[in-house]
Amino acid sequence: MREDLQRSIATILSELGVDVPPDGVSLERPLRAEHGDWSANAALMYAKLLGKSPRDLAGEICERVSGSDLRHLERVEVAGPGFVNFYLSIGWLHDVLRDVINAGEDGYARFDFGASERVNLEFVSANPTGPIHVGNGWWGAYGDSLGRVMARCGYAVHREYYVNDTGRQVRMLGESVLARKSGDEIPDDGYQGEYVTQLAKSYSGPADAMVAGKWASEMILKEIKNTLTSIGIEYDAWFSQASIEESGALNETIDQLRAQGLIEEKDGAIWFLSNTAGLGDSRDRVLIRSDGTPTYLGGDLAYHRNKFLVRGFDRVIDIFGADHQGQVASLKCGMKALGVDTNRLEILIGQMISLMDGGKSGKMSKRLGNFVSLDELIDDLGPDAVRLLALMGSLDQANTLDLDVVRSQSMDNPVYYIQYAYARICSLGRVREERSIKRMPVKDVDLGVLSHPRELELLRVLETMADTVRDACEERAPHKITVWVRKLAAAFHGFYHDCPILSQNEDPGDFALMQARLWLVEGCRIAAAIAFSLLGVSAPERM
RNA sequence: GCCCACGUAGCUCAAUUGGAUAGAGCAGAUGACUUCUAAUCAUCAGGUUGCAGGUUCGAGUCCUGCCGUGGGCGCCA
Repeated sequence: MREDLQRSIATILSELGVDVPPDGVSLERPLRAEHGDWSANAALMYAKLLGKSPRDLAGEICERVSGSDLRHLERVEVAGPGFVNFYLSIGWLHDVLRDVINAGEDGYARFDFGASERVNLEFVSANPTGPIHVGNGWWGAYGDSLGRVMARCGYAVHREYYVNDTGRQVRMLGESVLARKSGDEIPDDGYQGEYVTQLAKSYSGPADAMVAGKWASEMILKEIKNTLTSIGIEYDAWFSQASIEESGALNETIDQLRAQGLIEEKDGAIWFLSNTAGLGDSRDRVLIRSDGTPTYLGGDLAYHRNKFLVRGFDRVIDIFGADHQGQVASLKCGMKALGVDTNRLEILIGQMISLMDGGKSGKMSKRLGNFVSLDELIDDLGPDAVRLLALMGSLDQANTLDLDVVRSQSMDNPVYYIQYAYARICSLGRVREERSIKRMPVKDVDLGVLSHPRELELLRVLETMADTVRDACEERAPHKITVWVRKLAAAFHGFYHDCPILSQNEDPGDFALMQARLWLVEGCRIAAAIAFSLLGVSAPERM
């Protein structure tokens, strides 16, 4: 329907001499019902170009569209400063429901505009020096969900966790474990959390900080995997930083940069002239220290070069916490210097999640061990609630999580609201079976009897689903699915409350209405199931 | 000091990427179960979108300057 209207407007505009952009004219769903089902602002956009007043142009468009025989189109009006508003018969909504049912859970709101583009999606990548914290879970849920959404839109998504399994922090971890084991003081930069003590108890290897550190980080990584798995976050690859450094990839990267005169040795260290050479960085960066060990940036450049140039991904999306945003400029400079189109490197920055516990907010530190781990939160709230909470807002909104509020609300959490809608749908199915009520094939059912305000409201929400999935993908904003599914649940609960579905009356009219409502319910079930799967939230059949 | 974000109802967050009268949930007030699950529904109340300018038919959204908050400015990661 949308496409029909867009095409129709585009044709009229081009007849009037406007170069219509390839992605079509803009068409929106007005917020207010009296502004129609669809609204076009083309007259406002092109009036100046054509030397006409917006309202005159709108009138002209209006007249020409009215003359066409678009399906479901009831009337067209000019409104406000020059909007063209389209009013449709409710039949178009019934068509939407039929589409949902025919396409089903697998096919509806599925796209192929991703065109199998190979996307490397990196997220979380927290150092395995301790349990992951709530912020990691937030960005993890976001990244995982984004991957699901992009996969549904036709991208070939490869999810990756970059494991920092080498370097100074691993050594510090090892020293901390050894200190706990021997009863010594933990070093100043060491890790003081309780988990270090636990690790020390079961460590039986040599008293070598690097060996102990590697062992400990492997143990911790296992726990991290368990934690992430428990909220439905899965990876295709756990990519080892050590493997990058050992493979010589860093040297290849440096050679490639050196060939362009972007490398300089100074004070025994190897520098990337990301600022001096005019690449736009705020300063030059060390890639290899004077002691011969690579810096984090050195490894990360080699890693990203590997993603683009060795493994040949078409697109790389990284989700970093705000505490890593200092890395962004350097990484982009590096990729540009290596010949990568930096439009293909998207770095999304997740703002920090601050926690309030017992009415006070404290700074969390992995080093001091005084942070709330993701595990604890999952134990408190359950995996679904954590996932949904994490996907409530956008990535660039700094979140405050008041643990007291979240805990006290746990029985009144948004997740139950949407899952309850699903459980009610499933319950209807069970009752229908019990009462031996048949559901006729949808092709034999007249959906046109759905005209109750609650039914129409619900259909209107269903109608926006496919666009919501597409927007969530294009804007890298999976939380839009959350916003949408809450609307769906609200519309469903209202419908359920006001419209009896399993009428026991044998009157033929009621039977027809019951059949149509049963299919409306099924359409909601399909849509909710899709949304839940994109969000990584379970769809309980009873609660 | 410089760089990057963010600032929307008492609280937590949305807002069709520039659209028409800024929306939900929680918290507050009041009502609705003898029916398919009340973990629900309905009504009320709550706002100068941090402040001041600018751009245009139109700004929470874009530009400039302040103010506030967070993050970054290592041969840490």
